[in-house]
Amino acid sequence: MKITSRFTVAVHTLLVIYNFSQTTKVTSDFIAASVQVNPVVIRRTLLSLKAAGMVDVKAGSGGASIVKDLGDITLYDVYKAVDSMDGDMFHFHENPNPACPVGRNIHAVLDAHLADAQAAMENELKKGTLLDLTKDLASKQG
Amino acid sequence: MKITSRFTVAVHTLLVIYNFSQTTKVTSDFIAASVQVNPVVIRRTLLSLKAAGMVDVKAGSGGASIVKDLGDITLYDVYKAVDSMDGDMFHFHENPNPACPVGRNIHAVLDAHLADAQAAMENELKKGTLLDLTKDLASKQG
DNA sequence: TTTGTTGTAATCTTTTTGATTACATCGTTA
DNA sequence: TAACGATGTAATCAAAAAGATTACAACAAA
Repeated sequence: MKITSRFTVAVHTLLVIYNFSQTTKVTSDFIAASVQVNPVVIRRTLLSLKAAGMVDVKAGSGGASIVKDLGDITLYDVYKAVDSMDGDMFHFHENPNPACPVGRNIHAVLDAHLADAQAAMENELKKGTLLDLTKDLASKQG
Repeated sequence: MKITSRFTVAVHTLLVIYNFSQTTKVTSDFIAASVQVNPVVIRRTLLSLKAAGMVDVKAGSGGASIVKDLGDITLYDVYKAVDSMDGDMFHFHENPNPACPVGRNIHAVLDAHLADAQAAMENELKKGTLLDLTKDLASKQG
């Protein structure tokens, strides 16, 4: 009943690239060492972030860089980029009985509420940008 | 990355009890037939709902009934009653590297945002009561 | 005491996530 | 152009979680 760690891994990945790409070649191994997951997990994350137009990854020579203004990337954008999921956060039981008046209408009465709840969560994620996070990070480091 | 179907099953269960307990003995088998899941799943759901003070279940003779005003039960209450989860909706990667300035602070900069997002979702669920759902249901049936 | 039901444990299957291995391919550079 | 260090990507594995299912003791009422 959880949202994948892919999301927090992706945010972590972006922050590592931002923090080190000026001074170091930021490879999947380098990022993996900070996040402490398998490098292949990072490569897959980078593929998603690249597809979303947030980073550039150099095949062959290696190294990732950020290609979109961090002020234009919200947490929601990252979330959507890496956490595909079919769109619905709530998992509905599959086969309510259509022969029962409750089973027949349970979707009709619940779906809107579930969608609203999910939208509320997503809207909250839209409020914070990656740029905000880098500022927070800088202040913690300072 | 999903929220368990336990939640929708529980809402469905409460609505079935509400709709039929006047005219029928509502057993776990009866509810299971409407939700179309295994009766044991319903019994576990009923145990959670009973623990939350929403229903009464008669051991032995059988049958469930609602013991709390449906206007005082929000979707959030049901959600909390049946979806234990340790409290956090987001799954954070376990071991960010403390030797890295990003890994060391990633929790500090992200946790508040994740908590806010979860709270936004939960607050939305607090807006609708089970009584509202029964009214919606009645209008669909009518 | 028989019957129908709940409470609850145990097991199994499926699904999902992430770890891991493997390797072809690509860019750079020596 | 050969060697080297990376990435892209597939395939496999293992662990975790959710439900389904089986089983049965306890219980309440007829």
